[in-house]
Amino acid sequence: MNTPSFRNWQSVQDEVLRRIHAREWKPGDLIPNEADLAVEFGCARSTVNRALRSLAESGLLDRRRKAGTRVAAEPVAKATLDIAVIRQEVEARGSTYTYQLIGRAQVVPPLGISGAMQTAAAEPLLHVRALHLADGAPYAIEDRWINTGNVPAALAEPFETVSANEWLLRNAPYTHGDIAFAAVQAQAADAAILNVPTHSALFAIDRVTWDTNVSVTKVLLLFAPGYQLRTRIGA
Amino acid sequence: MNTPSFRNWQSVQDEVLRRIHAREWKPGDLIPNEADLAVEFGCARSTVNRALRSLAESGLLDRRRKAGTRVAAEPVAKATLDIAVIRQEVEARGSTYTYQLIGRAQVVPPLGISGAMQTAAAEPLLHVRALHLADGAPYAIEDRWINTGNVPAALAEPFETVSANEWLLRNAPYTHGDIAFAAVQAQAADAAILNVPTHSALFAIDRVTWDTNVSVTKVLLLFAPGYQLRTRIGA
DNA sequence: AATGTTTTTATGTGCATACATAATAACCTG
DNA sequence: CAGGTTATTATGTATGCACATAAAAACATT
Repeated sequence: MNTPSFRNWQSVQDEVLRRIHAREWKPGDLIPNEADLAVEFGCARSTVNRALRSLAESGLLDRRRKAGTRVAAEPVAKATLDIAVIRQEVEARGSTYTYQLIGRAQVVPPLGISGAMQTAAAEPLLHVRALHLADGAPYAIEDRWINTGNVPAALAEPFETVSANEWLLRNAPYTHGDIAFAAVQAQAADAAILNVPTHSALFAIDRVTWDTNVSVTKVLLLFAPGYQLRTRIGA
Repeated sequence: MNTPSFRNWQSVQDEVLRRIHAREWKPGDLIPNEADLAVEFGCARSTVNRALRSLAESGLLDRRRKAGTRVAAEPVAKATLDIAVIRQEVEARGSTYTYQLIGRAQVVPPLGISGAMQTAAAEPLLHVRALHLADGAPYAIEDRWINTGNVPAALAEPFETVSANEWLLRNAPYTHGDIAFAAVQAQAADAAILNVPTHSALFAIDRVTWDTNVSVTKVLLLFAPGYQLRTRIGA
């Protein structure tokens, strides 16, 4: 039996996937170590390492030093969502994007906001509300709070033609963010803006971004009914 | 000016992040090539490659052969969602997980289902409906279609104690899947099962999984109001 | 000037080797 | 035998080198 040789890491990965898939290596099983696989596949250990590392990143393998590599018992599918600027998202659908500012004011936020952004309760923040439209139809409401203590330049920006969504991306870098996706019922005010019945089911994205350890902005995006966030899973 | 040396790829990555963040390299800018950076950082090119490749994967850099590496003009934040088995998700919250089968039948599916699963319109599929509970309270409805042409073993499984969610994971491998997240209004039947008012806003996950090019299963998960899917973004 | 061909260049990858690190297993020692 | 120490081992990563590949730029040809 001649062992075919796997010259590149992708073909090694494909072979490993095939074995997992064919149940030659079952969930929970310990698989041979890198050195042995390298010999078997006729390639360098680093090539095997690249293939296995990549599979571990996608959740299909569990790897631990000394303990070895095993097939994940309960593979956690990892779905990667691309969170783009709304304009980009609309244009990617082939629709024409427009934007309307609803309101802009510097005010002391509700406790829920200052709490989530870890700002002092009495500190005023810049509150911006806007509507994003696709082909003239309401697409999403943006309800945003900006930490002007951290991004003072925002005070000079009217957000009348450029959305806060885009302006911040260009002018306020962040290191990380927390995102939550949920379904909420449309309240009267938002329903009126989106031109849908009250209590319609809206897809909501709530996001807080941080610069190291201080908050940059918190935004609640409410999408018009019918909105879907799509992606693909699989190694 | 002594150049500090960056010995490992993570510190190289940190330094690159710092420069992007400090606007030394602005969005859209072309950054020095790997060889030059390697000299500057006092490490091997492969170390720089590892750092930059990883940043490119997370969407912060755009790399093209010959054209070089540039800072993404409109960084697309990539959020990675872990899609686990519902039991695991419930237990991770510290709640007790239980499961109830609602119905199980082999029937010819609506056209929307056979269309999405690319099965013949007249081919009967296994339809399984079930309820997942957390601490005795309805957590999510699972409405699933299984392609028995591809997974005949499912016909012998009653799904009375083991959910299709888990059984399939163990017995029906897949290569990839399509997922969509949306907000939907609860219809009367589902509202009754979840014990919530009709037209409540429900978080919905619609997923079709495939084994190479034939469908394995299609599932619609409807989560009780209040459900949030959370994750974190950032390089 | 439009079109096709060749050169150049930056990234992409493979390999052999070496050492680092984490975690288990084996070995003490009281 | 409990508890702590040491050895072992599989993964993790750095390095220098080589060659592959994609794509832009330069060049040549009509």
